[in-house]
Amino acid sequence: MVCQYLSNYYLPTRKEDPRDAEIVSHRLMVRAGMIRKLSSGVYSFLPLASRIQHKIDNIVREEMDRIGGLEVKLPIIQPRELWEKTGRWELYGPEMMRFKDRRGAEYGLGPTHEEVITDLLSYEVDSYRDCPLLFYQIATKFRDEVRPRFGIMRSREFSMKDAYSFHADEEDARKSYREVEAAYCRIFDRIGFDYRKVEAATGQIGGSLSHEFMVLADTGEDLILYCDSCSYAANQEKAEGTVVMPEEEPARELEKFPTPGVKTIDDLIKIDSEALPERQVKTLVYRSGDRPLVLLLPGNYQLNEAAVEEQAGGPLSEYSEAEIKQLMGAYPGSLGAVKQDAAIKNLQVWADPSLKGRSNLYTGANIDGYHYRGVDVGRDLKIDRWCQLRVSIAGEQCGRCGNGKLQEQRGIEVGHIFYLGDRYSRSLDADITMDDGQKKPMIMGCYGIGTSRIMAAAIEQSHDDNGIIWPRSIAPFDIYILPISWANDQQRKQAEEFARIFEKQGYEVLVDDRDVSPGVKFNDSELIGIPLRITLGRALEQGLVELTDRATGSTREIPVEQCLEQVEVYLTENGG
RNA sequence: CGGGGCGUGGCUCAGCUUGGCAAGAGCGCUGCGUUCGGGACGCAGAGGUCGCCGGUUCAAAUCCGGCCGCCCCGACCA
Repeated sequence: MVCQYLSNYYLPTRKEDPRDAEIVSHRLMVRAGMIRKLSSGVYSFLPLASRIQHKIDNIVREEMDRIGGLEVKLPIIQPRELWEKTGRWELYGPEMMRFKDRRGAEYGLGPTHEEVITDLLSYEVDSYRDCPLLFYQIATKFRDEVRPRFGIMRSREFSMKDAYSFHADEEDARKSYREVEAAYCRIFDRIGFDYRKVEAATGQIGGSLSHEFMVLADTGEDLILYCDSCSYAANQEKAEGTVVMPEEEPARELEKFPTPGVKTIDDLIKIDSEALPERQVKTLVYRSGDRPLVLLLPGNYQLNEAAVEEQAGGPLSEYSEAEIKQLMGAYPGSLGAVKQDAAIKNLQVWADPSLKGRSNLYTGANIDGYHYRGVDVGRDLKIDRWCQLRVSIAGEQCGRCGNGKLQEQRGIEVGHIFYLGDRYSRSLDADITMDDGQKKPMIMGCYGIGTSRIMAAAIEQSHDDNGIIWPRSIAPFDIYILPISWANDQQRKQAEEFARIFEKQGYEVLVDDRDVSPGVKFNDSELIGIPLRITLGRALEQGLVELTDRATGSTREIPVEQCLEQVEVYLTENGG
């Protein structure tokens, strides 16, 4: 039960867009008096934003509790030694904020909590009988983002719900994964998002099975590819499609020819106009573990590093140009994997399936300033393994059903779930004793929701020229009571009366008792996006008030005595 | 990190090219009065080391050098 008078509140709304804000959610959050920037990617939440965040957190909490989640609170400060045990002190890189205490001991600010929770449970849980366990927290995280942007959407300090599950076997872990997945759907349904669950890459966290929850929005940073025929949908960095290649002409002879100064795909076209990008074999060399890996894909495609890392089972790193020269015999620009080249004989070569069976292609000769033409993939190239190396794009054939075409749509990642296996439990000795007396590491899953990002995503998805349109479920207040003149006795008394009644009915009410002109009140009520407005104006003398729906702008004049009833009808129809 | 842009009262900006009288506007803020159905009006006020440091000059918001901060575009992620 909440009844807030604006004269006792702090709502610093602004007429003008802030200079440094680009996307609509950022602009509106600043204008609506929700957030203020302290530093790049670091924001203060003012009272209005704080209320909304509580609403979001509570929905998340209820649904996590419903599937047996247990709320905990884990430390933000985490010692170096712990992260070294999983290898992530190195792997996580500069994204983790690091510092030393007065004794010189090193710490990181937690960007995520797999290490802490797994370490904790390694001491506490000894038996399979204790499993399964599902812990979660809603807490501040720190990631020194390469590029913070879009206000709270991608900030360095942010709020996230992270959850971790622990199991005696894989089957149980998968069951938990499905339960969390269902809980996430309930959460995003309740918030009222238009969202999509997609297959995802696992990145730094590791693991094999993973899905993301994407709020559909043109300003989203992620690209989703989905099939127009089956239910397949995936993040672009994970999506698998098939490229339909044109019929090849009969294969020509392999021929080496001089290409002085050619460094790029465009350069080669200038020398031979038939060397279109899709006819060139892009040859890349990366370090995978301690061995080189040669990667081949058509020149018109981007390398998908995440996919390669997943296949290789570890991160890729780049060689310097000098190292490449040593390995291949030529600098980047003239690299290739033609069988007869001595340099390639002892190297692992992986190729993208879109190259399979093709001929009359171009590739480097591993001699600076020379290329081959007439390359037949099967005949001429040394290929040890076929696997997808390219980033798939819209228009490819669906890799799942084979019938449909992949379509694209942008999304904002608000949730991500991972099946982890024993990646963390093994390195942190989180063993349990099984019923046969054997010890083995627990099987884990981890599950994140970007709770502060949800606020921004909701605005991206629901706003108009006048401001935010909150879905009822996360609106900071349900009803905005707007007396045209607080000095008018009748209006003031009626406003106070309404406030009492609605509060008693369990609604959250904001009363605009400020001594400002009506225009200011109307504009603010729309800017901050309260679902329902009750306006008390001159018609009150005839016993009439106005109900205005924020989403549609439609207004109805009704007698005072019907107001409670009408409000109930309206608010239950709209996600009550 | 590479590329681009910006930094002048609380906010949004003008002034800078071509150095010079006194650093401005709108909004916001304070006081008084008039208003009260869509960011009202009048009068009177407060508020700025022109991001920082150095240089050029008789003189720098303006020209030069360095640094810092912030935003946008690309390679990374809730």
